[in-house]
Amino acid sequence: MKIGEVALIAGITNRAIRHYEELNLIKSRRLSNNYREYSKEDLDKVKFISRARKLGFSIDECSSLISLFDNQRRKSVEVRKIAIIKNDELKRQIQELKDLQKSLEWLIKKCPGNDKPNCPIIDELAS
Amino acid sequence: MKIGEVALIAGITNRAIRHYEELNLIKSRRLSNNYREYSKEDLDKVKFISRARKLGFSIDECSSLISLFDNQRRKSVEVRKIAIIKNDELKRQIQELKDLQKSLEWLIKKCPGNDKPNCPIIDELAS
DNA sequence: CTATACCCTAACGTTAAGGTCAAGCATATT
DNA sequence: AATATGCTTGACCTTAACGTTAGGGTATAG
Repeated sequence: MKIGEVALIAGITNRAIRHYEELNLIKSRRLSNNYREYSKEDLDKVKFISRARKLGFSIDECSSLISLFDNQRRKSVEVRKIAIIKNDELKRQIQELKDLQKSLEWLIKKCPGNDKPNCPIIDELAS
Repeated sequence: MKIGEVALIAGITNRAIRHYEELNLIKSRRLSNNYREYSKEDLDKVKFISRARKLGFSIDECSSLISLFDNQRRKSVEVRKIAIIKNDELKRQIQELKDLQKSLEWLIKKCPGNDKPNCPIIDELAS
C-alpha cells in the first residue's frame, strides 16, 4: 500500500509519516516510480506510533517504544518504566494547568463584564 | 532603568523582553549609547505581560490584553471574553490530559513489569 | 487529451522563547 | 591609563513535530 492509504488508516498525515521516516522510526521500500510502498507490518508500526503519540509520548519516546516493540527479548519492566515516567509528567502537567485554570476562573467571576472600563482581570495582571 | 533590571523585577529574561519588543507588544526609548531605557509604566507593562503569560495567555492574546490595558475606554466585557475563551481552552486541555493519563495509568497497572517480554502496554499500542 | 487525484523532494514557517556570538559600553580596581 | 568584569547590542542558531508551499512526476477516468 502507498503512503496515503497508510496515513488514512493510521489517522495521521502523509507528512507525519515522511517525518517519522526522516527520523528513522520507520523505513519504506520504494516502487519503480519512487513511491513509498508499505507492508502490513509497516502499517502496524505506523499505527503503533500514532497511538503512542496520541497517548502523549514524544517522538523520542516512540523511538524507544518501537525498539522494544521490535525486540522479542524485551523485558516488560523497561516498557513500564517509560510509561511511568510519562504518567508522572502528565500528572504534573495536569496539576499546573488546573492551578492556572482556577486562577483564571476566579478572575472571571470577579469581573462584571459590562460596558465600563473597570476590570479586576486587568487590575490583577497590572498589580 | 535598563533592560536587565526590568527583566529581574518582572521575572523574565532580557531576551524575552527584546522578543516582546520585536513583536510590538512593548516599545522602548533609547539612551545615547543605544541601551534600552524603561519607565515605571514600561515596567508595569512588562510585568503585565509576564503575569498574563504565566496565566497561560499566548503572546497574541497578551497583545490583545495590552491593547485593552492601554485603552481607558475599554469595556470590561471584552477583557472577560478573552479570559473566558482561554478558560474554556484550559478546561478542555485539562480534560484531554486527564483522559490520557487515566489510559496510561490503566495500562501501567496491567503490566507485570518483570524480565519477560509479554507486555500489555506494547500489546495495546500494537492492537 | 485533459482533468484530478495521487505521489515526490526540498525547504521555509510555526510557537515562544533559549542559547550563543562578537562587538561595544560601563564601572571598578590596580 | 590600563585592565578586568559585567552589561548591552543585533544577529543568527536551536527546539518539537510537523504544516505549508513550490514545483514538479504519475496514474487513471472520461
